[in-house]
Amino acid sequence: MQHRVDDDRSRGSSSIGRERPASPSGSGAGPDGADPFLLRLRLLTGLDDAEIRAIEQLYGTPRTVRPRTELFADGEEARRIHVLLDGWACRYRLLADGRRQITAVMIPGDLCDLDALYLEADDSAVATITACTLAVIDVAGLRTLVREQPRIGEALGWLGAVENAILAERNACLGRLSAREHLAHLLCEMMIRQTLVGKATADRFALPLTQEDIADVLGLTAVHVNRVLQGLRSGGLIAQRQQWVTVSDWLGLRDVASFRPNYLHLEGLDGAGRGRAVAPWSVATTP
Amino acid sequence: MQHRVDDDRSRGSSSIGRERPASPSGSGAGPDGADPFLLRLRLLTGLDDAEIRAIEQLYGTPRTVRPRTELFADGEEARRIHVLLDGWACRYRLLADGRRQITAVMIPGDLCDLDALYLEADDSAVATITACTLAVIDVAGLRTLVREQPRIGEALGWLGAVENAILAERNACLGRLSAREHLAHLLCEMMIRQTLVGKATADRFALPLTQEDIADVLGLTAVHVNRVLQGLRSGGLIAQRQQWVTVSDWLGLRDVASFRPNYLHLEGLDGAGRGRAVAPWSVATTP
DNA sequence: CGCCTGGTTGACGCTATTCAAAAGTCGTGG
DNA sequence: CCACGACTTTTGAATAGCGTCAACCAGGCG
Repeated sequence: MQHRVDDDRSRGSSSIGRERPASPSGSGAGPDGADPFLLRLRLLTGLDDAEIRAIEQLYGTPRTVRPRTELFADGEEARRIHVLLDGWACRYRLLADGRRQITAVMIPGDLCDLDALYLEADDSAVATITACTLAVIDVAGLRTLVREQPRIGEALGWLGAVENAILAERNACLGRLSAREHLAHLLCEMMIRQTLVGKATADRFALPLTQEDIADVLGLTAVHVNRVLQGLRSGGLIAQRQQWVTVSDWLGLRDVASFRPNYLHLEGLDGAGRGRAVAPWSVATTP
Repeated sequence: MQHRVDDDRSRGSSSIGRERPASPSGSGAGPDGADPFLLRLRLLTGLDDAEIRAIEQLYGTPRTVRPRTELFADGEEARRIHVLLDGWACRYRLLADGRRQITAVMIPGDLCDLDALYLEADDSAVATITACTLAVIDVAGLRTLVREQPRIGEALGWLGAVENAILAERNACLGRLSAREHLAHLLCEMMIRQTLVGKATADRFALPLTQEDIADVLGLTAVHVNRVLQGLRSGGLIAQRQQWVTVSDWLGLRDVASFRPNYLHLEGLDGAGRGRAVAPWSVATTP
């Protein structure tokens, strides 16, 4: 029961998995050389540099994890919080009979398990999709920091509230959208989120999810995801090559999903952001 | 554009709606005479009496709202947080074409809009189902309280994390359960939550949701909910009379849903609770 | 007494699932 | 370099679950 660093139990030992090349327009960890989580905190919450640094000082030695590996499978590691610095991961629930529902897709800058700050028992699992590098924060340390600096607690509360809004949105999608609508919605969301961390160009982003992963996000089967993807492709809305998705018709895709990015709560950005171009989703609505 | 106190815009003005009698085993606001929200905080978070009282002192004059009424339809009232003291309400998202997804069913002791503490924009609406009485808390006041007493902030973070877990669970249900499984799951959850606030007997609780409401929780149509309900009834799992649901076969219902109450995060209770009998869901698992 | 909301029923159609198998893709080992 | 093995994607046909439409019933309230 030692702590392990890098093993791979979810697939055969030969599944190193295909990696995709580094980000299209970034050089690794994120813009400005800062890590994407702290950058996001600074852009979207009111935290100042000193507060950001205080959080950074809680970082333990980063951990790199192979693709398709479950994080903290042994419940004991719940005493840590993981910041996803690079790669893709997902949070999911597994039913007794093997059915899986992915409840969150995580990309650089996301917290994997904020709930560990407040809850004892962990009711969902987290696994990597690609190779990932994670910063590890000790829960006890973060708790005392929050106690000393309530503004940091507020920022974490904000993060939690946004996670909440995203979950509620996906709830609505799962319950009320058709497969086509829902898939388009997912693609819109990933396009925006990838852009925000500097990992997308104006119309392309990497999507390392398999069709089975997508199915587990959308509550469908992989077979049906395949067919619906073909529908979007043949409609000229997207194109795919390997793991890259090209959004050929953003407005069309957005309309299929009736996508509105409110629930992502990006209202700290307003086109200013960093030096990047104004996001495509901020263009005027269709007539 | 004055603030109104009690109007009813979502239905015709003649829809006072049928009220159900007071709680089966309680005398109104909740046990101990305390309100169910503060009681829940005391039982499940580590807050002491002084901290609970500090929260209570933020309560403004309570508001009573008629059934089927939208709360704070005008976005400006987001500067307040609402504690549901009595009655049923729900949080939902409305799509452009009228489709509705209920993302949370709220009963006494629940917060209607914790997210208002952290977020500016509100992306979901809240409406009453029955007549409700709400305590109103000013956001600014709560923010300063949280800043002065970080333990209160932590308790609110805990509440948010539990909401999160509940949303994730419903995500999994929406995505991966059949209609029958999901409906059984909902009934299990409501049975437990009603019991916790002293509004259920050993095997019965009031369910003022219409079949259309249930459909909007489960992501189904009212017609199909009707048929699935009949399936549960004819299988001897439940019985219904008016708004009362009798769970005739708890273990059976639990097994249909594969229900496990982890996600409700009741791990502060352990049968001790108040003077109430040990909950039925804590009995041994089936062989 | 008649209306209105909510519950019930039936026939039919569509969406997504299931099962099965073929056709890439990529990494690995000979 | 080529061939093998494990995934992943793609395709087809048959099926099941749930939605749609429409009508009818039941109870509470004015």
